[in-house]
Amino acid sequence: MTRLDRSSHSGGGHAKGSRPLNSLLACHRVAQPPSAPGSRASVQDIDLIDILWRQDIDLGAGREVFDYSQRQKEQDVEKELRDGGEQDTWAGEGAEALARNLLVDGETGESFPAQVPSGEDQTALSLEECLRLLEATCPFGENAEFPADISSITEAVPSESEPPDLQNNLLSPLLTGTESPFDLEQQWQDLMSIMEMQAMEVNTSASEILYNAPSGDPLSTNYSLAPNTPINQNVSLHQASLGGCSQDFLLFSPEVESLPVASSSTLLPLVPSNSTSLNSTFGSTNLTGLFFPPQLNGTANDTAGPELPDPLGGLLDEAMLDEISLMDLAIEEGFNPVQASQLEEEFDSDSGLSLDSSHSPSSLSSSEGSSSSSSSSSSSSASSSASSSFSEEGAVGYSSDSETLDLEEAEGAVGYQPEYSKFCRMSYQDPAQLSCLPYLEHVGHNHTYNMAPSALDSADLPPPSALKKGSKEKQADFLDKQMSRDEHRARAMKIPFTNDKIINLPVEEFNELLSKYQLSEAQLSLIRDIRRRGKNKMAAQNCRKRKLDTILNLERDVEDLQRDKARLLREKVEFLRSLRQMKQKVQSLYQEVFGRLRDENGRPYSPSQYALQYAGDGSVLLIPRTMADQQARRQERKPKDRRK
DNA sequence: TAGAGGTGTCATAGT
DNA sequence: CTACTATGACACCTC
Repeated sequence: MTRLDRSSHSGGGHAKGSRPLNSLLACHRVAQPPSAPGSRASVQDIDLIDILWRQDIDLGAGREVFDYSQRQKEQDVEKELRDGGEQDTWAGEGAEALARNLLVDGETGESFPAQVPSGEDQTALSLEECLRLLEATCPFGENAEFPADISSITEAVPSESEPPDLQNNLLSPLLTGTESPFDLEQQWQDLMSIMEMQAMEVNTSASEILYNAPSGDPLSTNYSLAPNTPINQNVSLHQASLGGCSQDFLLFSPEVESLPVASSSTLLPLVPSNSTSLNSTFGSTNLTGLFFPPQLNGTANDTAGPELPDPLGGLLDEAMLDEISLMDLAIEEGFNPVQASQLEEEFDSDSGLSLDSSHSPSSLSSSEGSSSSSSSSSSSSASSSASSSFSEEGAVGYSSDSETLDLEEAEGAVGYQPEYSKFCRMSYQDPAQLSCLPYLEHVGHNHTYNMAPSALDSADLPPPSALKKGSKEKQADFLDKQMSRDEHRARAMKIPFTNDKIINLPVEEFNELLSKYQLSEAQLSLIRDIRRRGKNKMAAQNCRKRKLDTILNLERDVEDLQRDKARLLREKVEFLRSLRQMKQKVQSLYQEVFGRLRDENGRPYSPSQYALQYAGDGSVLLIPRTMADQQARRQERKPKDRRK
C-alpha cells in the first residue's frame, strides 16, 4: 500500500454527504488495509530492546546502571563507607568502654587495675602531660620533623636481627596472631568495592581520557592499573559489566601489590605492607594495636602465617590516592591528566566543588535543549492567553518545566541551524509562526509526494498562459512550490479561507466559519482533513520535541550523577588519606610517650611487658600486656556481636 | 547510491 | 459522543 493509495482513497471516501467527521474518518480507516502492526510486533520488540540498549550506552549509561548486582556493589560501597564512619565512632565508644573496663568490667565485674602488679607499674598520664613531656624535649607540631618521619622511624625500628623474644615482646599483644578474620575480610571487601568503583570509572570515560595520554606521561605510567588492566575503550554492555571482575582479578596480581611500594617508596616505612594488623584494626577498639608502631606490628608476621598486603595501607598509598583523585578529576571534568594535576594542587580548597561543565558539548546541547523546550512553553502559554479569539499556535499542549530562556525563541522558529546539535536541529516548526515570518516559510519541507493526482495537476501544473514567464509568474511558481500539500488542495478546491484558520481556529469559531459559506461536501471533507492533519502535524512536532527534551534531560541527569559520584569518590579518598595521616601521628605519639616512660628505678618499660592504653577521658594508662591482651580480645568480640 | 535525519501522515489510545 | 492530544509507525524527502 502506498501513501498515494491512502490519500486518494481518503479524498474519495470523504465525499459521502453530511456524515460526521469521525464516521468519515472511520470509513477512511476501515477502508484501508490493516497496517498489520502485529505481524512485525515480535521482531520490533526485539529490535526495540536492542535499540534501547544501544541508546542507553550512547547516553553514557553503562549496563551497570541496570545491573542489579553492580548497583548492589555500589550500594555496598556506600554502606560500608557509612559503616566505616559508625565503626570509627564505635571505636571511640569502645575506647571509653575500655577505659571504664579498666576499673570494672561490665560483663565480668572484673576489676582490672587490681591486676596490675604494683601501683607504680600502672602509670596514669594525662594526654596533656604526655604531650608536654614530648614537646619539652622534642617539640613537634603539624609539620614537625617527628620520628614519624620515615627515615627516623626506619632507623628506630628494631632490626630483624634482633632476638626473637624481643621481637615478640614488641608485638602488640592484641594483634599477635589474633587478628580477626572477619575484620580482615571486611577490609578486603571494602577494598574490593573501592577498586570496583575505580574500575567502573576506568571502563568508561576515564580510559579514554587517561590512557590515551602519551606513554611518557607520568600519570599513565604510574597509575597502578594502567599498565596491566585490559582497558576496553570500546565500551559494550558485556564489557561494562565485567569491568569490576577484571579489577578484582588484578587486585591479587603481584604487580599491583608491588606497584604502590614502588611508586611511593618514601612512604613505605609508614605503611607496613606486610602487616595485616595496623590498618585493619583501626576501625575497631583495639587502641593498643593502634598505638603500636608499625615496625612492631610488622614482626607479627613471624607468627601470623601467610602475609597479605595491607589493604588500605598498601593499595591506598599516598601516590595512588593522588592518582585516584586525578582520575576522578579527569573523569568529572573531562580534563587531561596534566590539567587534572594542576587542579590537584588546589585540591584541598575546592574538593567539594564541581566545576561548571557547561563547556562540554553535551552540556551545551543540553542547555540548548532546555531552552528550546522553554521556547515552546512560553509561546504556548502566550498563545493560550490569546486563544479566545485566535490561537496562533493552535492547541499546543506541550509545556516544559525547563528554565525559561529566550535564546532559541528565534532560532527555534527557524529550526535549521547547521551548527546545532543533532537533537536541536529538529526543532519545533510552527506554521503560525512561519506565517508570521513569511521570509521563513521556505524553510519548511514541502511533502507533496502523496498529493492527490487531481490536486497536483491543478495546483502544480500551471495553465498554459502561465508559461509566459514574467517575474510575477516566477514568483507565483516559487510560492506554489512552498505551499504545503493541503494548501495546494485547498487552493484547488477553492476553499475560501486560509489553512491557518482551518487548523487553528477553536472548534466553535471553526464551525461558525464553515456555516458562513456554502461549501460542497468535498470542500467540507477536505477542510476537515486539513484541520485534522494540521493539528496532528503540530502534535507530532510537539511530540518529537518533547521526546528530544526528555533525552536531553536524561543526558543531563546522567552527567550530574556521574559528577556526584566522582565527587563522592574523591571525598572518600581524601578522608582515607587524612585518616592515615592521623594514624601515623598517633603511632609516633605512642612511640614517643612509651619511650620516655620510666619505672621507679629510672629504667624504661619493656614493650614486651607493658602497653599504653588510651582512655576515653583523655588519660593514657600503662598496663601490662597480658591485661591489654584480654581487653583486646574482649573488645574484638563485641563488634562481631554488634554486627550480627 | 546508501544511509541518516527530518517531516508529514495515519492509526490508535487516551483525555 | 465529540474534539483534541499523544505517540508509534511508516513513507517520503533532503542532504
